[in-house]
Amino acid sequence: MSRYEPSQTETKWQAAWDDAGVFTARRDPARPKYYVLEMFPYPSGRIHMGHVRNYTMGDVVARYKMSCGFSVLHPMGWDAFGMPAENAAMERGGHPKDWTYGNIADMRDQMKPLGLSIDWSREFATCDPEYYGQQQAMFLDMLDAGLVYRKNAVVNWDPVDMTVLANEQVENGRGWRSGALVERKELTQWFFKISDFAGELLSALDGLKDWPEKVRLMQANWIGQSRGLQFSFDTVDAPEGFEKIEVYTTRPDTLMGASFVGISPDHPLAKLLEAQNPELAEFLAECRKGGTTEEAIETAEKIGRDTGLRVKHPLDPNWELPVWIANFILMDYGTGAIFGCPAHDQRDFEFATKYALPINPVFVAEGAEEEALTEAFVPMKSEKVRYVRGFAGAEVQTGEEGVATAIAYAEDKGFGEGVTKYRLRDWGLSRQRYWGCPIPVVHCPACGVVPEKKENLPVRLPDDVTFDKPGNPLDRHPTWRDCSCPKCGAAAKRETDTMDTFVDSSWYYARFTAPRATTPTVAEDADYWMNVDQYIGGIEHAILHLLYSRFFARAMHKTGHLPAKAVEPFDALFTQGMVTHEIYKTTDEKGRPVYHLPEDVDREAGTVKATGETLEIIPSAKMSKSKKNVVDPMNIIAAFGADTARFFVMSDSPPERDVEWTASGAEATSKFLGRVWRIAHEIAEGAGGEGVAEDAALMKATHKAIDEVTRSIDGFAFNKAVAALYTLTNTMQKSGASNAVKREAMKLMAQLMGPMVPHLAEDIWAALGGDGFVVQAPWPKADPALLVEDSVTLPIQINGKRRGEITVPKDMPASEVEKIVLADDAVVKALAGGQPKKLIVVPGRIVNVVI
RNA sequence: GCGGGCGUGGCGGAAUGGUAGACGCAUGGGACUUAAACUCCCUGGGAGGUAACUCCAUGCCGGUUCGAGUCCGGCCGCCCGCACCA
Repeated sequence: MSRYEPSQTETKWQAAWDDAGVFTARRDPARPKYYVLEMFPYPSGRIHMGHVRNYTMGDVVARYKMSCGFSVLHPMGWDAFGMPAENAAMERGGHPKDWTYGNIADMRDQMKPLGLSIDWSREFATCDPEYYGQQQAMFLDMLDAGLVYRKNAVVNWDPVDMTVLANEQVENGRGWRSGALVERKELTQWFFKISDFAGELLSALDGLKDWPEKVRLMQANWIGQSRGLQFSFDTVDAPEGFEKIEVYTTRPDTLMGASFVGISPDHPLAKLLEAQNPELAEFLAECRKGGTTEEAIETAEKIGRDTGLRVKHPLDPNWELPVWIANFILMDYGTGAIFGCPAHDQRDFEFATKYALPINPVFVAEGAEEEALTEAFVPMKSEKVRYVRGFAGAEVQTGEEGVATAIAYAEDKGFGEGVTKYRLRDWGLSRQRYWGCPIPVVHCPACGVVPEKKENLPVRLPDDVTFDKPGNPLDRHPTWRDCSCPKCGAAAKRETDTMDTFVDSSWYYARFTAPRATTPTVAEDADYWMNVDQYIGGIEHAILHLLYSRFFARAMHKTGHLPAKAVEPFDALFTQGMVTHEIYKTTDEKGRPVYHLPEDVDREAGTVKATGETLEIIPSAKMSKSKKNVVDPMNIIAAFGADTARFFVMSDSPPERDVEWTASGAEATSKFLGRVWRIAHEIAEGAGGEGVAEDAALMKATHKAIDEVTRSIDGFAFNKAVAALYTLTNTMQKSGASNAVKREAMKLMAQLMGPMVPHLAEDIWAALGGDGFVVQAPWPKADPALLVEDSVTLPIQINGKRRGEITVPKDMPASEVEKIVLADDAVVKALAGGQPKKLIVVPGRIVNVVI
């Protein structure tokens, strides 16, 4: 008998599916629809194992749902704008467009051999003018609806290259190319008003029942709702316009522990003082060093300066507090000003200690006495404490009660107001870069900022640009900027900022429902296909991409581009883990690390093949090119076929966890698939025994597998589905069942394997005389009668330790079980004539005798 | 620094609060073969014991429970995110 030949079989079935148009999505009102979407890839040029895993998971779901009778939409596209294309143009010359479309062609060629059930007729790239032009149209609608505005915001500024840097281009506070110390600089930029939706984006999380709890938690914390007090300190002899400093606090109950007022380096008052005071100006310049990330700001050394200004305490006009500028206070959060209570905030405590500011406890633990603190006392808000410097409410109350009574007190006395605030900031979408969607507005000397006319869309990126110097090529293009004002017709200048690529990925799921339409969406298509029933992607997108998409769907609904039901675009979310691999490292003579590709090392000997150097083997880490711990899926497909690659990434690791790629694992998978093929062909050639009991046993095992595989796919536990298929294969191989029953069992198994190894499954299905494509055959149903077991084995525990077992009829009453247990040798021996203290019988599960 | 998650044999992992280690890999032994490859069978956490069996074991420490890998508290380590990487 011949062997299984994936290279021939796989191309054969892919061509057959194509010819039959099996994966073309059709709006079919007669059938329920199912929209499965994996996060679309960035066209880096090569697919990696993470892609294979991501798209195989989606494919398993898509094919399974197809078999279950759904009209399935399973599209693919490219998140094609972004920095790497510009970097490539800078490093190697060429145009970002050519680089990007070339990469897309390469990656498509690599993905097609995987045999994914994708409707390629819907493919698009976000850098297609047909796509970004529709995005510009929606931007104008959103501008019109008041969802977009301009304000100042800080960027990473490289003072040598005179250019804006992305956060990832800042390394240890320095620009990656120039090495210059990065500064924070303000620019006028475009923003989406996502903060208007903060409350709704938060409360709607409760409705996302099929999202991972951890993602909902992360988003909730990111939105960061807080209840607090907003009030003003009256200043003493302050500059005009700063008679008051407005602060926001979530702990108004600690007001009597205030020892200073802190303002952000970006606070208007700080800017005013900067102009008058060279010493403060120097300090503020110091504060502005470093990148803009919250991480950089939070981990930087906490520094401050006394402005010399004083404010009056709202509860005691004779009590004056100093006003400090502190680098850890964010202008974007609250009012950009706080009062510091060192006794009950660790950061304030460290600040106060450093600058010798007073530390006065407001409350102490219930039953404790006031004493000098060596660190901030920060009990849970739900814990009861005794207020020694309280001003509202009972002496002993919880922090929560303290906050509530303090707000009520402030409102009653009229010096403050209880407010709800969010940590979520508006979404800055301006990028000072070329390779993105142009923001379709015009700056007119007479009319100001004017939206481009819709009939002039798309505002296309010019092709004649160079990347020989840093900065935005649109900015220095000789003619592209020049235009006439859409309103008055006078000479005007185009906006040269482009959009954040998160905008592109915030609505692509909607575009897939009508990818060629001349409007952003088409009502009937959006209505039929939305929402995405199952969205699959990496956990690294838990916050930004998913939150922006949730906002954008709402904004699209407000501007008439999506139905109301689609404001939460993703019904179910699954976040998959990474594909990892060991890292092979040696060190060069200068002590620098040198990494080696898996194929260049002898894993057994622990050496580099070429040189014989001893390797340091670093356990599983995310595959990355720089660490060279990458396995190219194309090599695996060439060696073993796509089914092996697909089955391997579904095996072993639960999908939400990282999976370790091992060469031996891939080989074992390939052997297994070969074994299944062989068994199938033996059956096709008439193999089989004639035992009646074996027939029944095999059908029972097969239906158990149907049940397990079905439940596993439904529950995204593909590794368990794989395990069930291994078990069934072992049973089938050993079974002495008749050929007819074996044939039936193997056909059912081909159906169960189909979503994971579609080519092999089609081949087996055809060999055993199945009708049509296995992918279109109705999904088998487990016969409940074949799933029940008549008897059950119960372990007997004595004091929680397993000491024996009994086998009893499944539905034996507990009282009967007790009798058998008490007569059991191990139990009799342990009791030594005495009585058990307690006898626990968990029906069908376990028995525990407590002595 | 802040937010979230994870941690089980040599390895990947399984286990509605109920027999820890399903299924697989690697290892060791055997069959087939002139030999090898392929394939098939057996073995398979650690320690002790001829054996029946006993003890230890789910990152560490403590708690709840008849019973904890699972729940709670505290630590340690790793991973993801932190708003201009995508």
